[in-house]
Amino acid sequence: MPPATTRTRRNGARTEQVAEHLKAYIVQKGLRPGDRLPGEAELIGALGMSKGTVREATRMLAAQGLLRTRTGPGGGAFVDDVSRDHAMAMLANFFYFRDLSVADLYQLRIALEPEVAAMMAGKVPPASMARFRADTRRFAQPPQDTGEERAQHVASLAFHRELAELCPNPLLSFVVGFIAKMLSDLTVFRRLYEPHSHALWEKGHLYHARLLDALEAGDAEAARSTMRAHMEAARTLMTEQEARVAKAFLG
Amino acid sequence: MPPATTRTRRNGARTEQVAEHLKAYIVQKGLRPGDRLPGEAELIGALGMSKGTVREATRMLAAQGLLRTRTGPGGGAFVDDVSRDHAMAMLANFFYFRDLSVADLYQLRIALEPEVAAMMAGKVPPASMARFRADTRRFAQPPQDTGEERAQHVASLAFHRELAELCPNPLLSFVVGFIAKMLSDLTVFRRLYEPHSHALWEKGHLYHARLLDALEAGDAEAARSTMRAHMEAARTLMTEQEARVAKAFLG
DNA sequence: ATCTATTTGTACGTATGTATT
DNA sequence: AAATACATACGTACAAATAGA
Repeated sequence: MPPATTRTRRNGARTEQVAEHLKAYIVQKGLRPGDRLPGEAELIGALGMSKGTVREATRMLAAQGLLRTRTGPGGGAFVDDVSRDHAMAMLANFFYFRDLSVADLYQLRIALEPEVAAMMAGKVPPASMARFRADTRRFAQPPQDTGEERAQHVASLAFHRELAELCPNPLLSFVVGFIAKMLSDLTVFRRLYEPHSHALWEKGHLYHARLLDALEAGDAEAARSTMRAHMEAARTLMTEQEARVAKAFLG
Repeated sequence: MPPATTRTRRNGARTEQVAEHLKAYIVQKGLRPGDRLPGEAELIGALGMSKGTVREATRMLAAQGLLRTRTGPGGGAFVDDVSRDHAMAMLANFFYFRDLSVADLYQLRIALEPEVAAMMAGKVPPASMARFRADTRRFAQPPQDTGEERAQHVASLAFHRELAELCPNPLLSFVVGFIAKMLSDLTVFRRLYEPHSHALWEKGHLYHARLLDALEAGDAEAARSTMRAHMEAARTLMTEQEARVAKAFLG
C-alpha cells in the first residue's frame, strides 16, 4: 500500500514495472502465503510483455523471498512468506561493506538480551528447557583444545539464538537471533575467541546455569540481571579481540 | 553446457547456480562497490549458459541490492553496496505476514534509544543540532487538526531516525531507524495516533527539548534518562491503541 | 507404471534502447 | 552526428518437472 518506494530508474523499466505490479497485486488482493498468482501466459497476455520480461520479474521477487515457483500442472508462482533465514541473509548483505565490530554487536546484546530473558522467565517450554540443560551439562568441562573451545562458543550462541526464537516479540526475536548468527559466523570463519580464555569459559558456564534456574523458576528480574551480567562479562572479555565482522555472504 | 550439467536439478537450478557463482566471484576477488563484473557475453562464454539465464541471475542479485547494471559503452554489471533503504524494505517484507504490534516496537525503542542518546551526547554536529532545534520550535504549538497532529508525529519520528543515523554503531543505527520507519509508515497509512491526545503532544515536546539540551551539553546520563522517560511515556500513551503494523511492501 | 497435459525452465536469434566516444 | 558497446526486450522452440488419468 505505501507508495512502493519507487526506484525510478530508467534502466530496466519494463521488468521492474512488472515486479511492482505483482507486488501491488499481492497487497491489493490480500493474498496470503501459498496463494497462487496468475501464470506466465496470463501475465504475458494481461500486461502485454514478453515471456522473458515476465520471468525476470518473477525471479526478482523470488530472489527477495516473496515468491516461490513450481513447475507442472497446478504449478505457477505462489506467494511465500519471507523466511527468517532469508531475511537474515539480506541483512548480512547490508553489513557486508560496513564495518561492524564485535563491540557494536555486544552493545546491542547488552541492551536486548536481558529483555528477552525477563520476557521468557517461566515461559520456556519444558522440551526446550530440557535441551538447554543437556547442552549446558555437555560443556561442564573446560575445553581441551581450540576445536572444542570453538564448538562451545558456537553452542552457547545457539542457545541464545534458540531462546530468542521462543520470544513472542518478533522483532526482538529477530534482532537477537541475527546478532547471534553474526557472532557465530565470526567464530567459524575467523579465529575469533582464539586466544584461549579460561575465564571466559568459567563465567559463561556459570551464567548459563544460573540463567536457566531463573528462567525455570519464573523469576523475571533474576533472569534479566543474570543475563545482563553475563553479557557485560562477555563483552569485557571480547573487546580485547577487536575483530571485525567476517565477510560472509550467506544468500 | 556439455559436461558441466549438474546432476542435482532442482527448480531454477541453472539461474541460481549462476547467481551463486557471481556472489562467490565478488567475495573471492574482494570486489568493492563500483567494481565491474564480467559482462553478459563473457559470462555466457565462461559459464556456458544462455543469455537469458545469465540475465536472470544478474537481475536476482540486482533485486537483492548487490548489483547495479548500466547500459552503454563501459557499461555492465557493477557491485553495489546494499542501501539502507533497500535493507529496510527487505526487512519490512519479512514482517509483512508477521504480527508486529506497536507494543513490540516500543519494547525495542525503550531498550535501544536511550543507548543512542547516551552515545550521541556531545557528538551531534552543529548543523544537525540546528535543524533539530528548528523542528522542535516549529511544533511548539499544540496541533490544530488531525492533519497537523499527524505531521507532528511524523516529524518526531524523523528526528529519532536522523539521530539514529548519526550513531556510529551501524547495527544500532539501522535497527532504531527501522523502527522509526515502521512507526512512521503506520502513522501515514493507518489511523494510528488518531484519538487526539493533548498529553502526548505536551510530553513529547517537553522531552524533545530536554533531550536536545542534554545532547548539546554532552551529558550522556541525562540524555539517556530523558530518552528513557520519553519512550516510556510514549509507550504508555500508545499501548492503548493496540494497532497492528500495516501491511506495507516497500521493495 | 506409463502416458498425457500443464506449466515453468532454458536456449537462442534478433531487434531495440541507451550511453559513451 | 555517427559509430560503438553494452544492456534490454521480444518470440519461438524445446527441455524438464509434476499431477492426474
